[in-house]
Amino acid sequence: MPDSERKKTFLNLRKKFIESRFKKLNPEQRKAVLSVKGPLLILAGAGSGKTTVLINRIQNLIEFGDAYESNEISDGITDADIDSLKELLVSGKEPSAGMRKLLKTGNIMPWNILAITFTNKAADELKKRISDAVGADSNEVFASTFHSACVRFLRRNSDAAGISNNFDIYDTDDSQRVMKDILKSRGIDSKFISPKAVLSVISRAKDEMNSPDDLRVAASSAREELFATLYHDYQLRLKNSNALDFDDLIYFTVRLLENNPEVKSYYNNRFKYIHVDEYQDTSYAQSRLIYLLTGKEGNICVVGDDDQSIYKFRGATIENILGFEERFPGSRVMKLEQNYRSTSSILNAANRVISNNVGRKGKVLWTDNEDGDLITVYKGERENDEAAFIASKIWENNKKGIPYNAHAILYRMNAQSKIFENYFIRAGIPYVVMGSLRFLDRAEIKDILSYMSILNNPYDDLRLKRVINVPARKIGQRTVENIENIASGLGIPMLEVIANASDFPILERSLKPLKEFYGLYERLAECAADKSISDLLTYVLEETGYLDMLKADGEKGQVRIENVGELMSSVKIFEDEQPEASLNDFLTDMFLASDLDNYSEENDAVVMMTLHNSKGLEFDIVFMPGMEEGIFPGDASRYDEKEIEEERRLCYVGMTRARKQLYLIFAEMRMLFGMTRRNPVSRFIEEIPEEMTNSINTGEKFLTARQKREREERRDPAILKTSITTHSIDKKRSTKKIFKGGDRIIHKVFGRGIILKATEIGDDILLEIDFDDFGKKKAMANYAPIQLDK
DNA sequence: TATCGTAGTGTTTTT
DNA sequence: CACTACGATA
Repeated sequence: MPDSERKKTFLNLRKKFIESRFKKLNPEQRKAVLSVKGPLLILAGAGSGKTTVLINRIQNLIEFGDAYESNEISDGITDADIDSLKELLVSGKEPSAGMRKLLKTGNIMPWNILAITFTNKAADELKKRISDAVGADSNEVFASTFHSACVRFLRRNSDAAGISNNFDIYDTDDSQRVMKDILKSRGIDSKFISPKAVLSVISRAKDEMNSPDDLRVAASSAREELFATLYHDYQLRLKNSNALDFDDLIYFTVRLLENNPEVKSYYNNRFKYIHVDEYQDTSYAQSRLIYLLTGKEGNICVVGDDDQSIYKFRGATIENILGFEERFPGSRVMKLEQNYRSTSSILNAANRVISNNVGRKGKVLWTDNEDGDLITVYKGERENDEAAFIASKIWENNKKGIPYNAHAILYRMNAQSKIFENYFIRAGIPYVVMGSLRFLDRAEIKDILSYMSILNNPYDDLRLKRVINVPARKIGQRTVENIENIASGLGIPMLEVIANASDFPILERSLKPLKEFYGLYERLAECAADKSISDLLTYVLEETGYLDMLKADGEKGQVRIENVGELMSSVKIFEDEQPEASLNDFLTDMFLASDLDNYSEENDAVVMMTLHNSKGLEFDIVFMPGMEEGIFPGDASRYDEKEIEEERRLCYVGMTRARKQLYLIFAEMRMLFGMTRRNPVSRFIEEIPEEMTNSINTGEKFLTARQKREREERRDPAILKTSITTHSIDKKRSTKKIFKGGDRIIHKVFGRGIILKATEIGDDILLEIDFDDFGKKKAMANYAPIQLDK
């Protein structure tokens, strides 16, 4: 056999062999796994095994490089090589080291592979499953969230990025405090501009890679100019505190790569193959980041599902999926449409709901799974019937041997969980509520971490202010303000002012406590310098008197002490896993952590969480309570088709979490925010053909709700959409909120505007408002934060 | 400087 | 309704 012939034979066998390695996958999945060269967009439906595809793709890259799509082959292939490869194909045995070399091309090493996810949980799962698939090499694969990846890039290139490498990370709560300070110092009444509103404008600006100056230039009103100024102030404060917020992590990294070609080319060389999960939820800045990281070869693979895009309100933009092919010329697009998760009843119902959305890429999920049970629709009288029904179902199931953790309750808002907790406690059903209050959001945890933060970063005035008088040490508000003024006057951190307190006459009266505080700081700093993180934590607790303060606080303090204990165990775990890590690393970890990360199916408890948090998870049995107009879809979205579509996608996400059984539940009447409301059944339930559902208790009323909505659509004002029967009608509310067309108003978030149209709906008024700065929007008079503009 | 009372507020938010 | 956050008071 001539050499060229031998090569050809070997190439063919090599392809076959690689294919055989992924024979467990379906043809579409396999194709996605084997297509490693160039840009690839995978449109992966819910439950289509996208994580499996990602893992197999990475495994393929590690074991075979780009061999499947390459004709590259070393010289001197022998007949023996061909024979042994043939044998491997038949026997399915592992290839020898020598053979493995012949099977791999492209010189791709594990550290050339980058995999980006949104949650730590997803990143951890990816790492774990890659390591199960390929073993030791896998540690070198860079699998991480957007934010942790950016932190690493920024710390490594802090000089080029123009920041200090031990920067703090500010979470939403920190940002709000900063903004509140800024508004106060500018004498702006937070009644008309709330810190939240400003921060959301800033956050959006960063998502779109706009600087304060960009915002100023684009401003077309005094209000927008003010926002630009506030943005500017905010960045200045963060800079002076040596801190970045979550959005900055992305924004600064993009700027780093844009402005420093040598840094960019370093990462381009390092990350030859890039993967991004949940691409439908990326912001412009994130997609820009991915674009910059992707080298000339364009080996970028993104996975997403436009039907599961539920974070538009946070800056995610579907343009990233729609414009992918344009941005990366020569892309391939693949679809994964076979669902392995749900029964066909569930999947069909979910398909019916999502098909009502107009703006879709168009995908039809199908499944080989059995039909399974019909979707159960249950109507309760009131919200407690929802809880009673779910509790009794779970109890029955558990008697039958179905574990508690097979059940999940997915709701629209965190406030809904309370009643289930009450019922479950009474029924003795174990449960966990995910994500309502982050561990980090607990005051005691934040306090302790603040102490540690100022040791790591003495410029952190915000966190210094947080703890300077906790526990109370006679340093009052006045004193703090004085220190602040001196500090900003001299352009030095507050801590430095405290260190030299005796130089400033105005601080005379608080000199003693300030000296003591600085002494405390020095002792802590010394401890931080040469002790482990866990020792430091113990020392902080004792030395600051924080623990004593908790001990003195009776029952409440006891709970807090337990939380602090939990913090201690995460420190221990952290030290165990990363013995080399610094205090800085630990704090980063903590501030990028979320409640969700700790969720494990291992303890047998019913899980409750918001629909948003359920993305990416699956459960045998899913309950979705609160399927009512006004709740889901929520009031704010009910009159805007775009927002309804987002709610519908959220509903689709929820429904497709279920493997075997799905319960859609609503109540005829419910207490919400202090008033009893009657809500019609959610349109999403109506979008499911009745023959697909098994209705309990819904009877005639169910139809009435449907008729109600139909009639209302004909704009019959006599029929109430949502009749509000308040206990005692809040007089302020009902008299204050009278608006008519032509009125000028002030909205807390959107500022000034004029009412175009006011339509009475029940006790409420639907307003169409043309805002001076934000254009046309719709709002409900009773709920929107609106006042007449004098 | 701490505490008490009331006015205000109330989606979703992976990081 | 249930929570917080702020301001008036002791």
